[in-house]
Amino acid sequence: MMQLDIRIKMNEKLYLRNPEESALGKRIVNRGLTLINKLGFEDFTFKKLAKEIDTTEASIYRYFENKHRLLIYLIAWYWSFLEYKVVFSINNITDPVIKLKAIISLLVVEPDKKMRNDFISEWEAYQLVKWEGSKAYLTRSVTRDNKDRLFKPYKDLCARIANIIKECNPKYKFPNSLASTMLEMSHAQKFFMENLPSLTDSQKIEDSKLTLFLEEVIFKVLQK
Amino acid sequence: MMQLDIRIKMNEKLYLRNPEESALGKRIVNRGLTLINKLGFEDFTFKKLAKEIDTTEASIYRYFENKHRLLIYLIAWYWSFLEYKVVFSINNITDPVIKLKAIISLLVVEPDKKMRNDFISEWEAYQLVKWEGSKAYLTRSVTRDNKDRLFKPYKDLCARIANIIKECNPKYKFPNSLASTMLEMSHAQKFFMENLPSLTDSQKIEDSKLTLFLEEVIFKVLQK
DNA sequence: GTGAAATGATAGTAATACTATTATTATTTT
DNA sequence: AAAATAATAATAGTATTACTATCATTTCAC
Repeated sequence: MMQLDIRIKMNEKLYLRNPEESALGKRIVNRGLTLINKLGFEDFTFKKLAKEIDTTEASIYRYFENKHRLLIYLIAWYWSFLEYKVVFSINNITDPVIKLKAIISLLVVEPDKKMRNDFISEWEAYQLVKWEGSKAYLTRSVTRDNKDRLFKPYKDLCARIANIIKECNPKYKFPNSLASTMLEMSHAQKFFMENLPSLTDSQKIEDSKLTLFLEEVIFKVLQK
Repeated sequence: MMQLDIRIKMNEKLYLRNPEESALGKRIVNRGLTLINKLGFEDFTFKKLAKEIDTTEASIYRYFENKHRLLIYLIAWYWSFLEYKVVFSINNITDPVIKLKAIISLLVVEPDKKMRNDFISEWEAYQLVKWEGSKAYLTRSVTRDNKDRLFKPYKDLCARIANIIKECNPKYKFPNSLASTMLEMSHAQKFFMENLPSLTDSQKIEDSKLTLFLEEVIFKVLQK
């Protein structure tokens, strides 16, 4: 797949000051992602990040209200970016089955570690979603955050996949649930493979098996 | 289903002092569960719990190393308890399809709010798993915690379901992944229904739809 | 070159996540 | 019933977290 040079428009409620508009902001996002991945979200603090990028805690707080908002920002970026990739990769494909296969492949195959898109590393964002993705919404502030449309990128992607599912089988009753299952499971099963392998059927970490598993689930369910 | 009066044997690594063996220990677990559900895990602290049950922080720390261990304890209890319910409810059933349907129903239908089993409220444990379940393993200490067998109850249940899946279709290649998908999705979809409904296909919160969705996924996948 | 905006430096607060010490109760043993 | 033991309460203390506030300095836009 060719390199996409995409600028993703982020929801303004995600930040206090747009991090894309300054060198410091970009460093906060970029290195913040790296540091969350390194320490885990629980142990990550703005103070540690400040030290890492040689600035002050107070400066970071001018960009993001708190570390949870930074997390949502990064995860929203990932889902937006993935939607672009999806749109791009299914362009010109008419068969919805092939479209879904292309999407599954985008979900399962880890992005190239070296590739740097925009100011965020796609590979790092993928790791983040795998490890911390559900922490974005598993909080008491879901409803509020949802009203602020912070989860819009995820919901948009889900809706897009649901539409392709409907193309496959217009009579299928649960296209949205199947789409969210697909999104959730690709990351969860990957996490299990790598960390709790007895919950899966892959001794070795094999994307091919996960792909097969997901394809089977989706297409058997959609069989008429 | 008749009331089960079960005593669940908990892994000793989950606690420093067995909370079942004292009145204070039971209060920590019991009211801790309530308080986590009330505040959300992030805002829950041992200090707040101490105030709630009229004891001191230090006393709680004698039972649990930290709040994450208490979370794992509660979640492990839930999965162990659910396995008992599963074993009980599929007893005397020979048809694996009926067995799986029974399990799906146990996963989807919320337990009775009033019923108090042992010293832990089953309904509250169910809410906890729905909101905080994945936080038990989505940490940098997964591998360590897994070595200490803290996730054994979850893995045991998954393995048991996988075996029934194999009974249904001995040739199916991914029984464990399908089982963990079933466990994860029943709670995730419920959470979505209640908090991010556009990710699902239920406007109203309907267990019947979720049941149908899950049954369809499982049985279509297992069709020969 | 001036003014505005962004950043840095520094400080401070309340809460969190613990650990330690000693005193006081309960419980068990003899 | 007294002594020994164990559990809990009371209290204090530390380092870190999650912020907020103030003011000086640098950078940038016009």
